[in-house]
Amino acid sequence: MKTLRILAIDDHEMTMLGYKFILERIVFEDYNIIVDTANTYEAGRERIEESAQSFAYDIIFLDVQLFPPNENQPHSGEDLGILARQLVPNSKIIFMSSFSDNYRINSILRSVDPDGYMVKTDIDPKSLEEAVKTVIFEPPYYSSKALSAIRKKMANDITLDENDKKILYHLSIGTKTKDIENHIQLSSSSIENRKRHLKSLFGKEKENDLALILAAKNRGFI
Amino acid sequence: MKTLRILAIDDHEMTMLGYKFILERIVFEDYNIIVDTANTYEAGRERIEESAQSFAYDIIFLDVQLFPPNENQPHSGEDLGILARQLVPNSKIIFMSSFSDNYRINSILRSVDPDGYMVKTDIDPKSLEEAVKTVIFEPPYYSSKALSAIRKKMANDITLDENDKKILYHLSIGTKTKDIENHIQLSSSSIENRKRHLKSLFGKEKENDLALILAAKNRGFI
DNA sequence: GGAAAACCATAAAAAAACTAGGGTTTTCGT
DNA sequence: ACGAAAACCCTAGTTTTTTTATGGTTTTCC
Repeated sequence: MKTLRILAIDDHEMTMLGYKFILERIVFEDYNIIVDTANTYEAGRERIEESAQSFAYDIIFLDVQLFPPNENQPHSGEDLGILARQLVPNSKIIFMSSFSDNYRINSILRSVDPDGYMVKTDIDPKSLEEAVKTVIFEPPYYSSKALSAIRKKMANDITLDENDKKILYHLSIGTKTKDIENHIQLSSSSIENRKRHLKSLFGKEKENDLALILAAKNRGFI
Repeated sequence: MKTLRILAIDDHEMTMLGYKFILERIVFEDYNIIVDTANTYEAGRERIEESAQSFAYDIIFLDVQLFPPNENQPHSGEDLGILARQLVPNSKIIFMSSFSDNYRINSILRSVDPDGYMVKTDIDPKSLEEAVKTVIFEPPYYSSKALSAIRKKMANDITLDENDKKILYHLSIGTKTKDIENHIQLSSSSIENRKRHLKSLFGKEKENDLALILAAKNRGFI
């Protein structure tokens, strides 16, 4: 009987117990599934570092939003994913996130390239089981809502550089245009130009920022 | 008892019969599944045009490679897909292709944005059934090998414009560099520059074209 | 061995992006 | 409804990036 080791990291204790319960009941060939858990960034990091020294987890489930207990600086699950990739490159990584936020999904798919990505509303015992099996045998596994985000992106002929994406992102979270220059290495003039350019790219010439944001959302950029 | 109408277009008569046989046996809620078939571009086009006038097919399965019988000019399944999208926008489209050719997949995902994409070696009764159900309820459905191609693309931080992609494509099919200028609106000098630039992007400075092509293949561009 | 193709380097020309500056319009708080 | 802040628009000069032509060197291949 072989053992399949899973680490689940989520800051909600109860949901994590739910995962543990479901995952350990999966019947999977001659595997015995064991789930370890962690519910803070720090605890998760420790587990991963430990595992790098001894056995490596087969799969790491990782919540996108993780807030460490006694700190202000919020470490994201994304950071932990990047770290895990370095420390334990052989472990499969599956991200879980509450919403199908395209900007975040796109960003994580590029920075971590996880073996799976599940939007939480897609998660149930059946999909969890499928995710585990798929990720082991023929990754990747993307849940339904993650797939529609990915589809939007792939169906796109517009290519934006990093600055364009950042501008869109900041606009979408309500950053004032004049404050964007604090986050991006560009003059205010350039940012205005780029906004105009973006609007024309998305066919929203002479329209307001809201129209631009909606169009960019529809195309899967934010 | 409702009816689910499917049109399958593939130039291999026998494989198409296989699809018909499998698809019509699918047990799917209270649907009765009926499969029409066509095995040339022309026949497929006619079926689609007819259906635009009366009922619309719920799903159209479409082979990527279609050669019409009495013509030299080969129409691709991609063209037919684009046509179908215009004529019967409500029909779900599922592409089937023999190999996981990234350039082709990327191109079709952009031009047609099909509701499904299956690489033929992934196709079996089970996956066909899953494709049908997924496409009806929560598209898209991408088969395993299609997903790994998509994953490569999404994990990429390199963005290429249309000319770069064309250059890579032509190199990959063996077009001589000096002949590429016939296909792209650029001077030979620019093409050389772009090739150099591409090689440096993919970390293959001073290496030959083969190295570039392999790197681009690995990243899912061709 | 020799021609064709690929590669490299340079410099000039063209296109695109950035910036500063100033003005007009819209938005928003009070 | 007012005034200030922000957003928007436009111009012109600068910088950066791309394109192009040209001429030479190396590699490939019959």
